[in-house]
Amino acid sequence: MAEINRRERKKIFSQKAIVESAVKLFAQKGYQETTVADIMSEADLGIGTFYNYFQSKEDILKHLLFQIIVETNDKFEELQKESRLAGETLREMFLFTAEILDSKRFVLPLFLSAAHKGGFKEHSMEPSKDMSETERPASMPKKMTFKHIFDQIIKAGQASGEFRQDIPAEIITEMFHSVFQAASFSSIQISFLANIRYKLILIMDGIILKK
Amino acid sequence: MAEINRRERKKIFSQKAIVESAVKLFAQKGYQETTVADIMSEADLGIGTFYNYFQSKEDILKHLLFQIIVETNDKFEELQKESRLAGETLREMFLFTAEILDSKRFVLPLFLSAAHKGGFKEHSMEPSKDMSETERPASMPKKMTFKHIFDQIIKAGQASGEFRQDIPAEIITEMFHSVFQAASFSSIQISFLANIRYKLILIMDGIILKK
Amino acid sequence: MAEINRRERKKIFSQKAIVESAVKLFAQKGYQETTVADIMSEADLGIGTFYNYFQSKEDILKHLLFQIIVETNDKFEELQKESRLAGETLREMFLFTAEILDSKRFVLPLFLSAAHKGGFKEHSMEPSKDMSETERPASMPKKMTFKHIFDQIIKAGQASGEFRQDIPAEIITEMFHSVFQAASFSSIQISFLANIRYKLILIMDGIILKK
Amino acid sequence: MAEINRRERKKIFSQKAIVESAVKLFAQKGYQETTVADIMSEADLGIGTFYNYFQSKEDILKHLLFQIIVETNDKFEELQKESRLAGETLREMFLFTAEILDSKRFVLPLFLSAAHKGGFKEHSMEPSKDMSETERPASMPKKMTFKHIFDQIIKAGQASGEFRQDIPAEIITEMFHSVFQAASFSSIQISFLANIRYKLILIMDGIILKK
DNA sequence: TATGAATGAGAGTTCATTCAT
DNA sequence: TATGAATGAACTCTCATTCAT
Repeated sequence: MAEINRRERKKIFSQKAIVESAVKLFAQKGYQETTVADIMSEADLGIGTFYNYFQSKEDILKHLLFQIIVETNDKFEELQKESRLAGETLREMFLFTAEILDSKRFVLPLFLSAAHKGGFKEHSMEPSKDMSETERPASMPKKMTFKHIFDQIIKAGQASGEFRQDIPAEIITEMFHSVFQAASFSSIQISFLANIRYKLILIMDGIILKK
Repeated sequence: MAEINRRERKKIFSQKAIVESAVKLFAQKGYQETTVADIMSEADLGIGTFYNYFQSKEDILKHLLFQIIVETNDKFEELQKESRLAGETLREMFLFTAEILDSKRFVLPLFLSAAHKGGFKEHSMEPSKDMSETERPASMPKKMTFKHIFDQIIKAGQASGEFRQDIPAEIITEMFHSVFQAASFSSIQISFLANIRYKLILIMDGIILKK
Repeated sequence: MAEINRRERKKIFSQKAIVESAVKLFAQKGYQETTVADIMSEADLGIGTFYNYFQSKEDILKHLLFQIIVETNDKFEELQKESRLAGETLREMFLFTAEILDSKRFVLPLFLSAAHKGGFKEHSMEPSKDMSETERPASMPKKMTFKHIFDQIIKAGQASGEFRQDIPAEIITEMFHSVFQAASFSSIQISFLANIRYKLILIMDGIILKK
Repeated sequence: MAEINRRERKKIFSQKAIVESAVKLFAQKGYQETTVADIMSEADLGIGTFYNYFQSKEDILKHLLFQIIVETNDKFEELQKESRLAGETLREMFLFTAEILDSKRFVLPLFLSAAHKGGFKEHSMEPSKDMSETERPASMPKKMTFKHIFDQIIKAGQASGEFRQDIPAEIITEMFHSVFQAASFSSIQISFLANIRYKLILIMDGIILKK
């Protein structure tokens, strides 16, 4: 019925409002410093409503991180289908990831502090309840983390002789990773993407073997 | 008097115990998760005693960060006196900093989250009350932050033609900075310093101009 | 009309489903620990529907207690019609009550805590709205509580010389009452009814005058 | 020092104030209905202070129950030393227990509801932190619960031929137990102890074998 | 009549900070 | 200088109840 649809639409609207408020406030003040009350006040909804959509404050965080992982995996799958040089794939993937993180900069300190206190691990990420619209088809066996994706590309490049082999792929992956982090909190007066691009050049120059 | 000296020694002893406990616990559990009660219990002192030495929980953090800055500045001054190639200075400074951070890894997420929420800025750092023993002589004009130090070395290298000039010095500085961050939270099974050294090679290869 | 009948039947069906779910869950988890949402989920109905049948969560409890009182009164009336010795009536009534409570054990702690905090009193019990099908005919002057019923039987026994008279009837009534309570929470490995029967023997031996 | 003593005395005073307020309010309104804020307001102390003395709201309950068990065990030990008939011991123990419960009537519904939802068991009771003044010497091997104590007395009476043997000791124990419960919530206009005494007569008459 | 998303008062608990000793 | 009991604002989370559909 239209009535059911309307209700459903309203529900999705509320969920979206909550997520957007959370993203905004996490970005502005950080996760720890943002209270559930803050989020719901920003979303113009009652506090209790939060718990109709997410099980806990940590749950919405997981939701957000999971979303990012999903988007990244989609892009990676897409890039895999076209066959290119590892360098190109790496470049594309890097810039795509940069864009996502640019819009959700708050996640990085969370990844960091989570890693630090051994809290939720990047790979134990589960979708929160009621994520049907972003849920993966069962066909996709497992979500890959940033690390897995970049590792894979770099190893392919090393195997094909495109990239230097005297530095472990994991180390290079970590460098890309850290570039995102640094750029997220950069105080240099250039844009996030310009920042990222410079560093991309630097690392690429450091790893591509010229014949 | 001996009496006064004893008191003085005891005072310094307590302060040291507090700082060491704080460092230990911040490293173990993170800043947010460590309570003042935790610190003082570890230091085997009463809770109230904390506030004889630091104005607030945040204050001891500033103190720790300030200490790091002081040590770094000392090293930089020392390196300045010997005249070397920028590349060598950079390398030395980088490895020295790595060592300090290796022993105080907890500071990095704090720098990040602090930078993020616009809390205490790296350059607004003030010594906490009663720091006589670590305080700089008035002769030293200003403490330089990591950023300032690396910027200066890199700019010198660019000016002398040792380093490439098509990438802003600030960007390169940030890369070094981010290497520390990433290595602090690395899950790769190699030591912090080995990790750092690989990345140092990578960046150096990316910036040094070969003739 | 058939239409009205259907609606009527559906209405009764929903009410029954709610009551049964409530009984089941109250018995399983206790009253406090059972939420309205739990009940309606068990009944496979929407939360809001609950409030079409009961005014509040407490209301359904009153309803359940009222039902028990009604059943007990019916039995008592029936026993009154046959004329027997007080001892036999007491025995019958006791075992009948035991059976009811056996199936609704959760009510006893409620009686207790209700009595305790002076909440709804056993005798202020009112039928909840819309109880037409269980409602008593106006002809029945008043519902009698457990206490009234047992009191009456025991006083009759004392008057006829069957039971000892040196102990107030109310006290004996209370003993029967407490036997139910204790048996409800017994951790002894025998059945509720076996437990009850042993105690019946004990009390009967204590009150029946042998000539 | 006197100063330490004063502090210590004040601390004990606060603990006592909290415990007394809790007892009063639990008795008045029940455990569930009493909030920590209520208790501390009654005790004229800040809310946070509660958590300097007890780990949680449930903790103070355990503390109170533990106290009762300790007192009961002491009495039992004492009675054991004097050698009497089981009937006398039972009578003494019963009346002593009645007195304790008379002053802390609120505990019974708690025992009940705890038993019901399988929460803390009577025998898993642990002293709460900082109970030095009521703590048992290590010499006392184990606290016995009400049930254990009464069971032991009744079995002794059955073994010596004082009590009837056709009814399991556990059942008789439970009857005593239930008498406390019922008397705690009695609405009969006689005192708790008078109530108890009548029932004691009834049960004794039911179990003592007359030759 | 049936629904379930929205609500917000109120619960238990934490912890940086104060202050009388 | 050292102490630690006292504090209460602020937090996360629960749930009976409402109301627009």
